[in-house]
Amino acid sequence: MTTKGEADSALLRASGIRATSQRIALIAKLRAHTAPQSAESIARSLKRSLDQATVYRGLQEFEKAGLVRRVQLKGTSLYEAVGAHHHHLICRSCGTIEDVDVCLPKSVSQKLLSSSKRFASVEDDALEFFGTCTLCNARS
Amino acid sequence: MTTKGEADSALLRASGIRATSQRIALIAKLRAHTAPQSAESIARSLKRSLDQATVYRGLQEFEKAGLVRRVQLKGTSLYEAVGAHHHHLICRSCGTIEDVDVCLPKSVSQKLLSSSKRFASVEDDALEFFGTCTLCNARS
DNA sequence: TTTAGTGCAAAATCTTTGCAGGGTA
DNA sequence: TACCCTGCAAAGATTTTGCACTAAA
Repeated sequence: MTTKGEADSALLRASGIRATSQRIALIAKLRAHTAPQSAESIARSLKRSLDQATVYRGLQEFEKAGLVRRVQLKGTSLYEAVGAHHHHLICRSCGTIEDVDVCLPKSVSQKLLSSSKRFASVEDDALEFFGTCTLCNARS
Repeated sequence: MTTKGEADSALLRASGIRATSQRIALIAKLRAHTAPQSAESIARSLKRSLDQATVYRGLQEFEKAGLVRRVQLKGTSLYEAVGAHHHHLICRSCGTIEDVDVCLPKSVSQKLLSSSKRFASVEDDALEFFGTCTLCNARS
C-alpha cells in the first residue's frame, strides 16, 4: 500500500497539512469507506496508532481544509471524505446510511437567495432523506 | 396569556401528553420563536420553572409526538415547533439561522427512491443551506 | 532548528438515568 | 387512587484543552 499512502500524504501536503503517519492513517481510513463514520469508531479502529484527541484534532483540520465533511446525525458527528457532492438516505429504524447522488436543481438555491433579505450568498447545501430500508421494512 | 396557555395545553392533550405547567411553558417557549433553539438556551431561559432534565424529557416527548422537530447543527441539537414544512439557511460565519420555505421538487425524492436498491420508502427530508449573511459579508 | 502535531490526562459540554416525592387525570 | 411527571444528583457520552515531548519541514 505504499503508493496509496503516498497519494494520501501528497493530498495532505497539498492542503497545507503535515503528513504525519497519524494523519495519513486517518485520511486513509476516511477515504477507504464511502459511508460517514463517527469519530469514536475511527478512534477505536485506529487505537493502536492514534489517540482520541489526535483523531478529533485531525478531523477538524481536515474539515477546515475541505478534505472532509461533517454530517450531524443521530446525536453525533459523522465524517466522510469529500468526493463528489452527494446526499444521504437514512433509515429511521436501523440508522443505515446510503449515499445518493441526486442533486438539487440550481433553480432552488437561486430562488432561495432572491427570497432572502438577510443573506448575501449561498455556498453549499446539505440534504438528508429519512425513510425505511428494505430490511427494516420486512422486519416490521 | 390565559387563552394562549389554554391553546398550548389543548395541543398537548391532543397529542396524548399531560398538560403540566412545565410542559406548557416549554411548548409555549418553542412556539414563541420561529428559529430553532438549543435545549440549553431553553433550559436557561426557563430556569426558574424547569429543570434541565425536564427540558430534555419534554423535548423528546414532543418530538415523538410530532410537535417538535430536532435539527442538528453546530455540534448540538436545536429544536423548533413544527409548523409548515420548511428548511434553513445558516450563516457560516455567525451562525444566524433563517427559515426558508423553498421546497424540494417532488421529482427529486421520486428519482431518489427509484435509484436506491436498499430503501423501501422515503418519508421526510431535511435540507440546510450554508452561506454568508449580509452583516457578515459587510464585515469581511 | 523551528514549528506543528502527538499522547496523556483532565476538563468542559451535552444528554440521559435512577429515585423519591408531587401533581394530573 | 393510580400513574405520570418533576427535581435533584449522579452517571454517560462526546468533544475540547493544557502541557511536555516528538517529529516533520
